[in-house]
Amino acid sequence: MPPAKVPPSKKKAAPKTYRAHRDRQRHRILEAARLLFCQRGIDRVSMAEITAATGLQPSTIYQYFSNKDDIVWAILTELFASGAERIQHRIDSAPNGLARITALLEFMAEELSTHAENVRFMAQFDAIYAHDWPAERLLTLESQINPQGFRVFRKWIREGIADGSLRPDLDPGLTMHAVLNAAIGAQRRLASLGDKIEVEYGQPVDKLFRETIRILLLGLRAPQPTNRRKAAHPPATRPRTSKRRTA
Amino acid sequence: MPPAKVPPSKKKAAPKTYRAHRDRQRHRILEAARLLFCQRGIDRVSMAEITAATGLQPSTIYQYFSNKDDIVWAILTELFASGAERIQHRIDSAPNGLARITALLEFMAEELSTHAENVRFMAQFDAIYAHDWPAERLLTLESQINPQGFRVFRKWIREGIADGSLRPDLDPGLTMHAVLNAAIGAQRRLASLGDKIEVEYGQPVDKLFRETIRILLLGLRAPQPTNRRKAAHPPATRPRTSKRRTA
DNA sequence: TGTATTTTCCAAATCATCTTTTGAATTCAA
DNA sequence: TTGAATTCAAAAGATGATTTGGAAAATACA
Repeated sequence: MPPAKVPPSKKKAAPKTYRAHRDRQRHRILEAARLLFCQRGIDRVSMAEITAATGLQPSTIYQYFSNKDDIVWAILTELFASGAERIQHRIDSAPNGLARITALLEFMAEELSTHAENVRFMAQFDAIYAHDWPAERLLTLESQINPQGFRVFRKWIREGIADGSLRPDLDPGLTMHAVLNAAIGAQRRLASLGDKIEVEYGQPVDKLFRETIRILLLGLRAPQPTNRRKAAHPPATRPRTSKRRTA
Repeated sequence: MPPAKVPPSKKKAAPKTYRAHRDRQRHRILEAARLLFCQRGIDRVSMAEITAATGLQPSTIYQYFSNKDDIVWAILTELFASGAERIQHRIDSAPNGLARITALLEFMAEELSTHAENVRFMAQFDAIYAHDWPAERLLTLESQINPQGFRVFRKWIREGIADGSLRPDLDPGLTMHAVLNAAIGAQRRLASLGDKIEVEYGQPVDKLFRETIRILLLGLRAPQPTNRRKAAHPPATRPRTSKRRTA
């Protein structure tokens, strides 16, 4: 494919101010980079390729980002921000602890179905970058989802135990993070392997992930009295994740 | 650090045959590469670095491997082979389906504790390579663990359902792979993030993973009659994974 | 409107690094 | 000693990241 340079006249229609134009350019670069990163892998993409994909010159890119890590960081920040935004109201509107956990996991399932490439980007980040970057930088990202980081989730577990929907023998902090890490790990692995999964496991990706959620929640849920409805608050404890068999 | 060349006289003691020497060299190269890959990330390591680490010249390495992918593949093959060897007898000696599953997960926990770097290598492979490599190549690897691939695991679930240790409503193929993928994903994520986990989650890595196993198995296990011992075969159904609180 | 100033952009070059090859020298077995 | 296998030093050729200096465009201001 020829380099497909943008003819110099066909810029953007109306750059009212320098500032607005700069924001648009920055966004354009990030979009091109994100696409390439998701397609070919973060470490496989060179500055020259990003350059070519945007139609800009290398030197121009350096006016916006000082190196590739900067770009990776910016993309990650945007992904977290947009994710946080989309999930926030769901969690807020969930009635209790178990429902909030369920809502979070369900959101992850949808992300996997609808934005698998972004999830794959995250997987690459975890595997390649996370180990080397300072912990504070990572915490900065998480604080976008919630100012207190993941610590809130512990509260959900406590709530769930209190209202009888979760097993009483759970250690709130430990359990929540174990479950979260398992869900995230499963989600990102599925995204990374992509359609190889169907060859390897013989199951469609999203079906597998929803089953994972189901098992995890089964493990969390308080044991129900065998076939006798004795519990006082059952309606909220039934998560609506088990679309298995229909999808 | 200076290149640390090996003085040409101090070769290996007794290169009896060309063949033996060649095997030793090959192994030496793989060891050096594996170390570098685990430390700095597969895509961050150059041939030149492997060269320097082995004390050989670039041209010599090319007599053994035709490119970096070849080295990656060889390391992966060795890791799978050694893993398969170490786990095989455990699985074989497990009395029933649930025990076999437990043994497998327990093995993964130990790998995470004792060979975290290797797990991290696998994580990188999943995130970077697996997506691009042909599926048959990946299946070749798995067949080292078991000639039938992961399909055997389905049988374990069936066994577990039959002997009453697992929930009767599980879909054997779906469930098993969902659980496996979750465990592998969790394990590799923990290995990738390493000590960042303690900052992020406030829990030591192996404790988190063992809790993950516990939750997953709780989700699989058949619901016990509430507080009344009615089940005929409970001893095998109690996994010995919950060392939490002691470690 | 027209000119000065600021900002953005490009073409090309620089400097670093990496992969792979070449041909000669060395080591080993017989 | 001979021939095969192995290694090395050096270089070729490619690709990479980043910088430089000036041209072009957008804005500000008279």
